[in-house]
Amino acid sequence: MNTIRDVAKKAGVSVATVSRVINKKGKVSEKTELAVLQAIKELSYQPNSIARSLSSRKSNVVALIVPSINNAFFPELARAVEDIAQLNGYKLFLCNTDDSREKLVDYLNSLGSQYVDGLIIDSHNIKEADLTKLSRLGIPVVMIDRVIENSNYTSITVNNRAGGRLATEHLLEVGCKKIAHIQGPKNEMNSVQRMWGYRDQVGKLPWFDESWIAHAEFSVKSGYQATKELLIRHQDMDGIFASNDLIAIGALKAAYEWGKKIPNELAIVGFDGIDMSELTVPGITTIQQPIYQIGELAMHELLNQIKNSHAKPKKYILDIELVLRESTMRSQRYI
Amino acid sequence: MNTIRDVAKKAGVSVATVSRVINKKGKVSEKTELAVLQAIKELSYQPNSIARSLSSRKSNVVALIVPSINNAFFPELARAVEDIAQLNGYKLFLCNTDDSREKLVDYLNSLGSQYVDGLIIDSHNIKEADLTKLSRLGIPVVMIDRVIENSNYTSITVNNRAGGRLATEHLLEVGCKKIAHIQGPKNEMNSVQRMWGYRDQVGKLPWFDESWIAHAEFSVKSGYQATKELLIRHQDMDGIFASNDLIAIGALKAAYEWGKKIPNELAIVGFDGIDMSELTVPGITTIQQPIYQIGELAMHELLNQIKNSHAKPKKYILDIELVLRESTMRSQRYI
DNA sequence: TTGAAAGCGTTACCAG
DNA sequence: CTGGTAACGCTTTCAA
Repeated sequence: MNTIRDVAKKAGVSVATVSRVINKKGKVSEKTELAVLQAIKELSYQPNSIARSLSSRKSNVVALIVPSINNAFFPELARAVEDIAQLNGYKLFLCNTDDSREKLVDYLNSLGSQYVDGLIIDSHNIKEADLTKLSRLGIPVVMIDRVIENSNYTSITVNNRAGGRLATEHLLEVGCKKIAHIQGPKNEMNSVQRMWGYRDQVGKLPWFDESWIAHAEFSVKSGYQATKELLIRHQDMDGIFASNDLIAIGALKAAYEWGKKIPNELAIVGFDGIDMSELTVPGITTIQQPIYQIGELAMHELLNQIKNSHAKPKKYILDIELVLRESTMRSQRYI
Repeated sequence: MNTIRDVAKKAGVSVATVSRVINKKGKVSEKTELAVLQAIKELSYQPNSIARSLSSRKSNVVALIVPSINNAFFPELARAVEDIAQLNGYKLFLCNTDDSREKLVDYLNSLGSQYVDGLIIDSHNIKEADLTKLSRLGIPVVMIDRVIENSNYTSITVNNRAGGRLATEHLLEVGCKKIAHIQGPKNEMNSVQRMWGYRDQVGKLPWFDESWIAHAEFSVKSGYQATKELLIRHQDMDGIFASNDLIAIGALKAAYEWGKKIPNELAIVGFDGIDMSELTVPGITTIQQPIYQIGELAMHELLNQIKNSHAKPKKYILDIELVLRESTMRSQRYI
């Protein structure tokens, strides 16, 4: 591999000049610039990014930390972040923590010792102290989706509780009388908020008690199991608000096996609006998050902080909306 | 941030000694080792990986290049690679090329200038010349899933043609008379091979002609559209072999909207065996690839090459198998 | 406009 | 066993 020295020699200039040409910094006469460019081409020289990082303390790499890569929500998000990163000349380091605090810390440490230029973090395992540490290292951070409340960092999320209310309200409107909820992980703010949204709507109704709330992971399989439990427990259940779309997909399957007709005997609403929610049979009514927009905004905010280290932290709470599909489209008489 | 020098000073030794302790290389007396360890702890010192890479020309990072992150096959694969990487003290750099040659080249270049210790590549855009270049840089490579034939590098794949045959044969066995195929991208070896497997079974039958082969991307939406076309074109179609599971999921939706009963009026077989194939309604019969095993093996082979640069390249062709689910489980009288 | 040289934080060789 | 020091390949002052 050729180094900057080889280029300098070939072009008959100093390494400093070559560096200037490469980085378009400082004054270089047109003539020498051409000579350098020529030498670079002839040697098919590629600057060594490691050396560059070491000396400049920046890497043009940002990292996105997600809790899972098997949940379609995150790939869709990653896509957005990657698009914007690439447009701005940044590479993306995609880190999958598997919802484990240990893996998260591992990544944080190793990213901290690598001059990543910024971090977008989606994890409920993150702690204030982690952020402080990153901040001391001078690494800007944007938190998305699962954010620490009241912390002084830029964050982007949606109003999960309002979403939960909206979902449940919709089920009531299409005529459901007994609505269950399948809650996501209990230790995650998002699913807790969605659950509260559900409670806001049905918590006071005479039939409601805790047995109408089942628990699941954010996965199809887990949603399937939780639905089976609910079906056994409540023969008269005619609506389910699932904490996310994956759970809703599992609910679809369980209901089908049980012989419940959707939506007339059982209506289902999901949350997130991943691509798949539109493509199941039947399509799933869901609370749509602006997934792409979240990723886009996150990356823009991060770039902003990278360029201007004194940028003020901002809190974004983006709007969600109900997307109507077959899983709740009951025939006229029900409405 | 503290450096190795700070540690050396605090422990009252030279940086060389600290380095020895950190890397467990060379002889260090127990006493000094303890002192160094102590200093490291007190300063909560973290070696700078960039500096380390620059000086040692290795990074303990391997990269996995995938064509897409929205197709569940790849996250499932990535999971396996990551597991093994982590067990061996390697970090994983996940690169998404979006099936674009340009992005691939981009990644290859930037990885080439970063001392990644190895590469697992899943891309039909890769060329022999790219591999030669990497090899000159001393970066070991393992190709998976979409491999260059006759090239002298380690590769792992499955027998796609045999899979195509198996799928189609199964449809014939459950009584299908007119079987269509939805082929994946024409420029990809995998989908072409699967298509040939289909042809091996039905190519000679009297009813067959090219109109029984539709074309699609490897996505649910695209599979949905292709199925709609087929339904219009062939009223008497009673079986579909889809080039992958995503396409099959789309076919399910299209058939449902069209009013075709699955499996009795239309039986469907997919390919890959992603988790989702089990969880749709109905479950999808599919040709199961050993996804986890592919990723596991790829990472092991890579580690092998990293450790022993003269390891001989190996060609693996792993077995696939038919997994029977509801989408082809016709009632007895049909069989 | 250009070049020399001092870092950046490690590793690893060579002496002692 | 331990320390001094020259790399690793680049960026960035400081002088000229």
